[in-house]
Amino acid sequence: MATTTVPDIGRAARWFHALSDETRLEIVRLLSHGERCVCELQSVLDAAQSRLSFHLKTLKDAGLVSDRREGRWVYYALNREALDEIAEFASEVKPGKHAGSCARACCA
Amino acid sequence: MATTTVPDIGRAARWFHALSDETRLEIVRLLSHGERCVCELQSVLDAAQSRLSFHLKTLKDAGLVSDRREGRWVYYALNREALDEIAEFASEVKPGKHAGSCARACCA
DNA sequence: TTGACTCATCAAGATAATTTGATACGTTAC
DNA sequence: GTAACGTATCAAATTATCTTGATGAGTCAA
Repeated sequence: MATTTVPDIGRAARWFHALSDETRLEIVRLLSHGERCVCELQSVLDAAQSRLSFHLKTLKDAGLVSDRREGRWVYYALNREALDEIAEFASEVKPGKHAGSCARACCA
Repeated sequence: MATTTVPDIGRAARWFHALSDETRLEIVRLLSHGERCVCELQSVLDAAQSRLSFHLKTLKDAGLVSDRREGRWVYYALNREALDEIAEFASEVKPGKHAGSCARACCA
């Protein structure tokens, strides 16, 4: 069962930071079609290998992707749970959810 | 009608960047209870005024919040549409959505 | 074992984001 | 008017992030 309140702020900040870069969003978009090896991402994105590796590590550290080695290739895949939690965060935080229950407290 | 494909990458990156900071996430969390004036955010977050103003501007520039002046106070509120689109992005990109349709293309 | 291949890591430089303190602007009360 | 208040903006210093090129580590084939 997923957490139903707003998740740990630090964790959420790390997710969003991981998604705050266009290259990483492109990676995420590619991975949404299924797992991919680094070499394929590299050729599709036309990015230097070390640069790609840096971004993949960022995504991995944030828990958004996982990797799996197969021979000399490493395959990356999206983490469904993280994406779920992100979607949940967005709808959890949406105005209206708590509306009315908490009036403003100052500047009267 | 919301876009149903992955939205403009640059726009999404700006959203996520706006959400990638803990202070801004706290602001968002507070705003999820309803609109708030700067002074209240300031007292709750115990943040320097210019710092808060900077973060509010970041959120506003990303389209996540809007502001409204009332006398000498300025009230900030969350933008429902943006939050919707973010949630949509997260579920749109989730693995499984396209799974099967696109096999990997290299490293066979 | 050697060499080629895939990927990760490191160090250095370039760029961008954040914090702070000072100042400016609009509004209201006197 | 003037003063006080709430907020935004600016410049400077600090800190974090990104890119690049070089090197290292694991895997495979000959």
